Amino acid sequence: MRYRASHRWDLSPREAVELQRELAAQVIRTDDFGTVRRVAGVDVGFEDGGRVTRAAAAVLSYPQLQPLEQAVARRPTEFPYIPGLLSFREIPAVLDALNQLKQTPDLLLCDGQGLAHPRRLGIASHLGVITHLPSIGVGKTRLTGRHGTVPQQKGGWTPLTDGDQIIGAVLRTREGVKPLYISLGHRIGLESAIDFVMGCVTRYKLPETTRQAHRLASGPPV
DNA sequence: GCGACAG
DNA sequence: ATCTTGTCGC
Repeated sequence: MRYRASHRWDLSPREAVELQRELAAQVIRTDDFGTVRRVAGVDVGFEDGGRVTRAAAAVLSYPQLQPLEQAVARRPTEFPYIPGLLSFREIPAVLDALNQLKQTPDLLLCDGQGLAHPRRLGIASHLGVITHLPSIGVGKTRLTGRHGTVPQQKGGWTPLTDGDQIIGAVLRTREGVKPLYISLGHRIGLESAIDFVMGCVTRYKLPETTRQAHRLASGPPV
């Protein structure tokens, strides 16, 4: 797939925050997509003590979840990890991986938050706006927001809020394990985001898309 | 000033 | 994320 190129990544943390405020205004928070036949999981891992960033994209058919295509990309790590600015550290490599795909995914599932971010532009939203693709944020832990107890049964969830705003959902993807933090990334509503995540879950806590991407990004050298 | 803090 | 050993439970 090919995305709208030309983006500056050599930004200072301050400039990055400024850019987030601009891009956050471009996020579409409602369903805006056709039939989803291909879902892609995106994840990032590090090598050489963090000096190299390895990004992976795994495309699966939907709803069958059969592997269709995958890509891995490496590039020097240039931006430090700063809570709230994760996308500036990981997206450059992710775009390299996505550009290697022959087929464009209909939906992206990213590790981390989407709307559930201090400035409403977590990595899932940032990546969605840049690629123009519908996206969902799937986080294993919380960045911001509050929530009550999460139902124990698989599929149960409780809203993640920030003041009077609902910024995401804390979803039980599997019984007996810690829930996932789901939030809309771009061109999709929260309800649909939750449905697609559950649609990608089989017998594990993490959706298949994420599991495949994680295996490629952090597994033995590819 | 004191905590919180995706991956 | 990554560095790391054993250990609890299905």
